[in-house]
Amino acid sequence: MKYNHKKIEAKWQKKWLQEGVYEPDLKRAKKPFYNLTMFPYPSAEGLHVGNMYDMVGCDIFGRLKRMQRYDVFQPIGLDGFGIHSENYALKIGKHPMLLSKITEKRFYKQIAGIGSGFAWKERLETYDSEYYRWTQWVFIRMFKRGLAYRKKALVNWCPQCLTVLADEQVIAGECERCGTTVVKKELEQWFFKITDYAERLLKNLEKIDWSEKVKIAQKNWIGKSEGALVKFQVSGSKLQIEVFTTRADTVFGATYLVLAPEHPLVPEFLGKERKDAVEAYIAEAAKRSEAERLDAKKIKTGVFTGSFAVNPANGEKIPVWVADYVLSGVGTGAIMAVPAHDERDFEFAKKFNLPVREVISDDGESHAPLHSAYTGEGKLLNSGWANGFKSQEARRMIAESLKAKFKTQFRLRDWLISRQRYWGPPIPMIFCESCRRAGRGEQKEMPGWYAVAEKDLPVLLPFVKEFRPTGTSQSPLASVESFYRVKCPRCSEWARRETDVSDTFLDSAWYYYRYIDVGNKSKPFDRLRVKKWLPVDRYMGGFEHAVLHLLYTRFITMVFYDFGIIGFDEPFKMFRAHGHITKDGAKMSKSRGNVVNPDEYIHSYGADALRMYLMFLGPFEQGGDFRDTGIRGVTRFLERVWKFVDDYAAQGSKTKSLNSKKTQNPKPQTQKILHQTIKKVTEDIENLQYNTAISALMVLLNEFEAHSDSAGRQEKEIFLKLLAPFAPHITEELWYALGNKKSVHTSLWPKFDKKFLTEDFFALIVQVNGKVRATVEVRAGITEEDARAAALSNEAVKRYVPGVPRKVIFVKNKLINFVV
RNA sequence: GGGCAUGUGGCGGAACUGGUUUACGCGCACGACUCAAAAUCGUGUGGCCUCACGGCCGUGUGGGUUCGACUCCCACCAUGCCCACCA
Repeated sequence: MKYNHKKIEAKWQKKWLQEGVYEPDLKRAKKPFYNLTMFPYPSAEGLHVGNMYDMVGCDIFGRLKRMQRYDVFQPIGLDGFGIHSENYALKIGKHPMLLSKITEKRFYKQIAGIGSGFAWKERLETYDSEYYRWTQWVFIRMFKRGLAYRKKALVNWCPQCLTVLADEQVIAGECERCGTTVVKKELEQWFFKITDYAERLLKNLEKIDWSEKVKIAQKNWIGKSEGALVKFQVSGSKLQIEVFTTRADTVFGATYLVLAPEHPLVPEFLGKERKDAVEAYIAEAAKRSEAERLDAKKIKTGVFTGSFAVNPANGEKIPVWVADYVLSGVGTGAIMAVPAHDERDFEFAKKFNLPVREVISDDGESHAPLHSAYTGEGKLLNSGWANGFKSQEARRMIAESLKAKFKTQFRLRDWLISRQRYWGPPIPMIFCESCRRAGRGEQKEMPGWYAVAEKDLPVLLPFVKEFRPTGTSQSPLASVESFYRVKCPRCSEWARRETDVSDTFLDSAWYYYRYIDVGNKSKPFDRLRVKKWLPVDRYMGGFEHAVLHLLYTRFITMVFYDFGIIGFDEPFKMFRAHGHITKDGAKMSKSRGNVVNPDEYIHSYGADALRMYLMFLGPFEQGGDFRDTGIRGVTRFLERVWKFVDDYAAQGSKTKSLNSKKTQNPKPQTQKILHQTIKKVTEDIENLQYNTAISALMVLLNEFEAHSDSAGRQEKEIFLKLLAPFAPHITEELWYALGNKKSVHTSLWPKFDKKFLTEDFFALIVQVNGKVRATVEVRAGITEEDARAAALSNEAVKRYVPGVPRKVIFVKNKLINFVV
């Protein structure tokens, strides 16, 4: 028979599903192992080869664990709510609700086609009301805990798409979808108080086993900095300007103050003679796009307010400026400018001819005039009583002398959760104007606001024909009266339902809890099941989610822990980021036209071949570049595997000798390679080094073919088991051909036997001055003296070692090095 | 500007804890099979010198540590990714 991937792949995929080979008993499993990969968002034309890379990599690991007798739970679903899917719907002009039914079918069909061992019964889609009902439940609980609140904020606005955008959808100041420059708009929004958890999110990083680079990225994103709040008195006024600084040691060098154009105190300076100039500047700054303002290379602009403040360290009068290089959202929105020791301040001072006073240098001596800012540590000068102190010490001393408050600042901002879009879970809140006027509300700080009763969930997303973003800073739901017109739960007056939907990252922040209990109608998840299955044993996914998704999942888990509904505060025991598949060295994207569609390759080479090819490309954590030529190599390999086992099985069925488990006396060399391979493949899968595991299997097959008489049924079975995680279909077919009655994927993973790995003889490396000059076959465990004699009896070695060597280095069972 | 990676044959990559650089695969060359080609199988394949035996050089560049460095340290160059006026 010939290897026909089309026939066998479809056959086994169907059979696995029927027999529930990959369905653990979620209630009664004895050795639970939760093996998770990030669920895809079905936004594009279909499954991407990158999704496939991810799913196969996760699957190989899961299959090893299953064969090691763990109850592996490996679920799959679709992150189908949110702006990505909605944008795709907008692009092709279909309604997202109808489109989701189509993409769902297509995605699941494609995912099934790659032959991964997913637990299909537990799949979920975030746009299913049975799922988002509990997403809304999460929101309500957050609100009741005071972790969800409203405030006015500057948000990203795309003037072309007429919609707000999430931060992550703004790429270098431009709209991800249309490339238009994004502007800022002030809107009242819902936020989650993730900043309350900043310290904990940072601290817990120490105890979790995650890819190091993800931990570093999160640490930088959280961005803890410690500094002091220093107050500056405005001359001739009661006003005080508070600034945050990490370098209180430089206060003596502060020669001016700068307020952000949006700083709340700015209007206070408008009564002065410089009113027009300041107003003009602010108006201009507001017009400037985010991208322009954030461009670090841009020449700095600013305007003098006409007012002065007093430097509290030396009593000097210093001018107060307004400039947009100071950001309203950072620190207090105002800075003390120390041009001598801050690059931005230096540049600004040069441009506007402001004084530069050096207060720190490496040796405490002046190096004025400075040609650039000195931002390092050193000794103080020009600083009155603090002269001569080390900058690190002076930081604390000066702050204390100014009675400044010490403050820990985080770069992390609260999570903006509302979206003025259609395709998401409606935020389950109701606003009552008459309650607001009466000062009533569920939370003191938010009069008029009530959470929808939990029994009334889900708040269903209605089918709305006009789902397009409106451009009015409101969701399309805001024009659907039947949706928003509700009675106030408190006073029964007419009230208005919140018409924004929540961010898609909230959907994906808790989905791994729902997988284990998808059918539960009364709770988001069952406590006992959570106890059994969570935290997730191994999570995998792309590095692009290092700070967003992966930070939100940690936040939500901490919140659940504080709610008392789970007993742990980190969601994933282990996380590993995998690399990316590029095409011709570039990221795959539709605009580049280099997207690889897995379907074509599955069609012509088979899922097994594509799986193996992707994994053979390079180390899983590094990714690789997709080249069509490489796939021939693994296809050849699979054809040889087929021939190797199928010929034997066919022969056996003729002679009826197949059922004898006897081996055919494998050669010691073959036996050794077999056991080395068992060891290597096991370890390599554990460490995600799939490429070298595959190469080890190739070496083993080469050995078998070179000594065809030495591989009997038992050796063939071990080989199939080792290959099974990588190529699940062909191994299953051949496994049954050998007469087995149960799936290879639930068979027991082989163990290696140490006794086959040790050798009687080995090739001793002989070096002279560190250069290899010969290898000598000697007995294992040879002593230095014997090794020396053996080495020196070699002609080549003799030539290089004429007399008595100066020194001899001997590494047992490895090498001997003569220094002459 | 900051952070994190990476740099080994014609190409993807391998190399344990500092100990035979280039496993495995692709490609290429030659050979077998064939009327021929494809497929398949076999052999070879880092560079330079040499008829050959053999020798020298070789893991981005320059230095250092070491009996010995792809591996450790310092400086530099190049590429990729992420973050970016965070006070």
